[in-house]
Amino acid sequence: MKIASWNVNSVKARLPRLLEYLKEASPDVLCLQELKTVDEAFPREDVEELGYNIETHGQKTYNGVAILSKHPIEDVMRRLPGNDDDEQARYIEGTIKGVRVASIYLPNGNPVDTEKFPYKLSWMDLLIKRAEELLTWEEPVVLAGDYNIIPQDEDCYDPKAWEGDALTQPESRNRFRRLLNMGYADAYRAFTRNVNYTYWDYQRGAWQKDHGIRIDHLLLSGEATDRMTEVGIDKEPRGREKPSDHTPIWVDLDIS
DNA sequence: ATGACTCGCAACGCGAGA
Repeated sequence: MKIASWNVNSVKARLPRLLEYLKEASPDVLCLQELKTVDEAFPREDVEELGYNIETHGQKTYNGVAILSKHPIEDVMRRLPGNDDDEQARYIEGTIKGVRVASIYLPNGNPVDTEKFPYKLSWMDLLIKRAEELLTWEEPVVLAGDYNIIPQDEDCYDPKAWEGDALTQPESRNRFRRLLNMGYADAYRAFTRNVNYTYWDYQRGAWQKDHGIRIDHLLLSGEATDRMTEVGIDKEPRGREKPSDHTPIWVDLDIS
């Protein structure tokens, strides 16, 4: 079962890219981030025509996450527990063929000297709590999404350029590492030493110069890691016309 | 040239993204 994650930076602006990715890569599950639209305006028919079920958690203008799946999506949960009053749509979770899958759009947190940074850290604390709960289920879990975290210096083209940024702050990295230490595997880093990025800025020719960063991650519980057969980053979508600034990352799990 | 961004919006410049 192929599970992918992609920050599309507006599902409406990216609809041609999204549809061609679903046709070409044909993932069983695709977690989307940054829909930038309300649930009612999600282009459901186009996606359903390709054989996908859809669960969204959108909002106007900003954020918004979704899970697309060829198989039924059960027991859907929107928002992180403890975040009931938060109007920012950044989390959705559901079960697909016994695999608990979350689509995550973690707050960026910049600039760090504003309230945005503590918001990021407290959001991560709630994610850590939820991730701990999910481990007690003793089932395959895939926490997929845009974490807005550069885990290590090797995950960006120029560590100096990112000093002082919310994506590399010790407080952000330490919380990401707590997810790993409790038992989740960073699927890409755990299974390849390749240097590869998932995001390239629209500005300054970042894509052409490969000035990227690795901030989209698939975190797998032990039960999911045991079933993992392949992991990859699909770079093609980033090089196309009117692309997202992110590109999809995916894993293949051996699920009967 | 050493380089040039892209979304959404009761828009026509601004906030946000990373």
